[in-house]
Amino acid sequence: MSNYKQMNQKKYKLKRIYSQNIAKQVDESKFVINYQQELNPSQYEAVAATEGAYLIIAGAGTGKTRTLVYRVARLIESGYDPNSILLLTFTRKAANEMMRRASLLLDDRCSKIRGGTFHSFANITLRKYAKAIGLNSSFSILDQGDSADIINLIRSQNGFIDNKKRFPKKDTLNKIFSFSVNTGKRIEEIIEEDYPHFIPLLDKILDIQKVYVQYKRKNDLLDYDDLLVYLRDFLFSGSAAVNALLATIKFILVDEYQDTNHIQAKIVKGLAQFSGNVMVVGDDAQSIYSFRGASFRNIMDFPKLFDNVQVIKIEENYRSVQTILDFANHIYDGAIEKYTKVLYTRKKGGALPYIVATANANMQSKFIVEKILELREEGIILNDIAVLFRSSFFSFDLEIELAKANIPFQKFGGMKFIETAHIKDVLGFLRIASNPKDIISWYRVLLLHEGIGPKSAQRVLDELATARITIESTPRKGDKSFIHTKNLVDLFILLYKIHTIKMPPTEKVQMVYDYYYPLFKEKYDDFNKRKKDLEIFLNISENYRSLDSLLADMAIEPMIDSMIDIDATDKEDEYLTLSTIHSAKGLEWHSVFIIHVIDGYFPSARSAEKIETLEEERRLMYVASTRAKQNLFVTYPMNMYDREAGTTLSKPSRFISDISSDKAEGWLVEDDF
DNA sequence: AGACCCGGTTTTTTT
DNA sequence: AACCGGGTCT
Repeated sequence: MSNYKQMNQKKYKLKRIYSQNIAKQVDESKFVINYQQELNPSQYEAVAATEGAYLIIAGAGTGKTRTLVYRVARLIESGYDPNSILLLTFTRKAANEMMRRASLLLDDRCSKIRGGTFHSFANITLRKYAKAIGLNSSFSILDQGDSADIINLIRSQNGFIDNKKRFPKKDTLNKIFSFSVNTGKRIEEIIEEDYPHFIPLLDKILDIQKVYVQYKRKNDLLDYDDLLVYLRDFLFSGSAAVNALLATIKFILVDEYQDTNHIQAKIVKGLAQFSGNVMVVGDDAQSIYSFRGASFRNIMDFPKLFDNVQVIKIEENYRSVQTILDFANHIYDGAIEKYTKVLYTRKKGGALPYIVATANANMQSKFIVEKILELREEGIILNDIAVLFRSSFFSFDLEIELAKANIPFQKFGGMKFIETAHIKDVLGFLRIASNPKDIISWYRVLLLHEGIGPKSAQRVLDELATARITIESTPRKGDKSFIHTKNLVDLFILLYKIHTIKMPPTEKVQMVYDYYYPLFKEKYDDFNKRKKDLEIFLNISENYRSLDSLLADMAIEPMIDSMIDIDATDKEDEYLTLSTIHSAKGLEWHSVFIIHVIDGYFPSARSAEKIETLEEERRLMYVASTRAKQNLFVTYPMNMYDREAGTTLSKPSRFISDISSDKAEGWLVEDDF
C-alpha cells in the first residue's frame, strides 16, 4: 500500500496524542449533556475518548450500556457524522435499545448511526459490495436448520451411509463444520477431541464437507459462518471497494466483546485497520459462548490487536445489593482463571440470596408460583421478575403451573419462531419464489403434498433441473408433465404468480397462506395453536417492501418468539419473564429465580468432563446471579431422574454447595404446599 | 416402488 | 419432542 511506503521513508517517529489528554482540554460547557456529572470517573473516561483504541472491561451491572450510549451521544455532539459510527452488538434488539436511549438522551441524530450484529452488518456489506467480492448480490442466507437440511441431503446421497455403522446425524455434522470454521480448528482435531467414536468415518465426513462447500458456492448460499468469513476476507482484500467502505466508517464500537470469536476479532481489526478508532466493551467473567467458538481469551488479546490500546476498568456496580454481589463473587472465586476485580456497590445490605431445596421438580414450580404471587402482593410487578434456567426445557413443568395460576409469562430462548415447522413451510414457498434454485425449499414444499414422498419430489426436481417444467410460465392444459399426473398444477400456478407478479410481500404471504392452510391443517394436530404464528408472520410481512429483505431478516434476526406455548393472557402488558440464561444476557430484574441448579443439570454431566466447559458453566451461573437487583432465589429439586445416566440426581450444583451461611440462606420446601 | 406409520434414541446454550 | 431408521401397507 502506498501510504505505508511513505511512512517508512520518514525519519522521525510519529507519536500518538492520547485522546484522554485532549478530553481534559475540551470545554465541557459546549455539550448539551453534562457528562461529568452524569457519569462516574471511569465511565466518563471511556465516554470522553475519541480517537484511538480502547478496551473497556466492565463488570456486570456497571453501566456498560449506559457508557456506550453516552459515548455515541458525545461523538455526535462533538460533530461527527452519525453515519460514520458503527455499533456492533450481540443482538439487533440491543442495538435498537441503545440507539433509542441515545436518542432520548440527545436527539434523533443518534438513531442514524449504523448498528447491528456482526452477521447483519456482514449481510448488508456483502450485498452492497457483492460485485467486488465475486458474490451474487441476491445470495440467500441459510440458518442453522437450512444448513443441516443441505448436509442431510448430501449425507443420504452418494452412499455415505452404510447401514452397518452408526453415522453422525445432520446436526452433529453441521456442528462439527461450524465449530471448525469458528475456532480455526481442523475437522480432524475436533473429531479426535469430541467425537472419537467417529474417527473411522473421518474421510467420509471430510468428503461431505467438501460437497457442502461446493453446493453453497454453486447455489449462491451463505450460512452464518460464511457471512463472517466472507466479510473478513473482504476487509483484508485491499481492494478499492474496501477502501471506499472504510472511508465511511470513522468509529467502531463493539459490545459484549468477550463473546466474539477469532473471526469477529479479525473483522474488528479489519474495520479499524486504517483509523485505529475502536472501542470494545466486555467482561471476561461473562463469556458464555465458547460452544460457538467464542473465546474469553479474545478480550485479553485485544491489546495485541492495535497499537497503544488503553484499558479502562469500570467496577462500580449499580444494579445489585451487596449480598447478591457477594454471592456472585463467591461463585466466580472458584474459577480457575480470572482477570476482573471484585465488584462493589454502594447499595449496602439487602436480603441474603436463598438457596431453596424442593422435594421434586413440580414442588419447585409450585414454590416459584407461590413466591411470585407473594412478591406481587408486596407490589413488585411481574415485569420486574424473571425465572432463569440453563436449558430451555427446564421450564416445561413451571409453564404448566404458571398457566394454572393464571400468571402471564413470556419465554425467551429455546424454540425460535422461525424454526417452527409451520413457519418454515411458509418460508419455503417464498424462498422458491425468490430463488427457484433453492432445492431445499422445493423439497420441503413438495413433501407437504399428499402422495408426494422423497422419490416423487426428486422426480419433480429432476424435471426442474432439465427445465422440462419451470415456474417461469404457467403450466398449460394438455401438458403431460409429471406435475399433472401428481396434481401439482395448483402449486405451480401459485409459485408462478408469486415469482412473477409484482406485488407487496404481504400479499404474496397471503397467497401462500391461502394455499397452505388446508395442507397445514392436515399436517399438524395442534394447528390451532400454530395458527397464531402464521398470523403473526402475516403481520410482520407488512413491514417489508421487498421479499428478499423479508427473507434475509428472517434468517438473520428473527426477533419474534413462537406463540405456541403462550396463551391469550399474554396480550396483557404485565408479564413474567422466563428465559434461558443466554438470552438473559445484559438484562436485569428486581427479583430473579434460577431453577434446576442441580449437579448433573447445571453444570450438566457432559460439561463436567472438561475443565473449559465446566468453567463456562460457572460463568453462566455468575451471569445468572448478577441479573438480580434485590432478590435472588436459587432453587433445586432434590429428586430428578436422569434418563441418560440412569441415576437420580439429588445434589445441589457444585457452584453453590459449599457456600457459607453468611452468603446465602438455605430453605427446604416440604410437601404440604 | 414409494408413501406412511411406529418405535427406539437422543436433548444445552445462538447468530 | 424431534429425528432416524426400519417395517408395513397401498
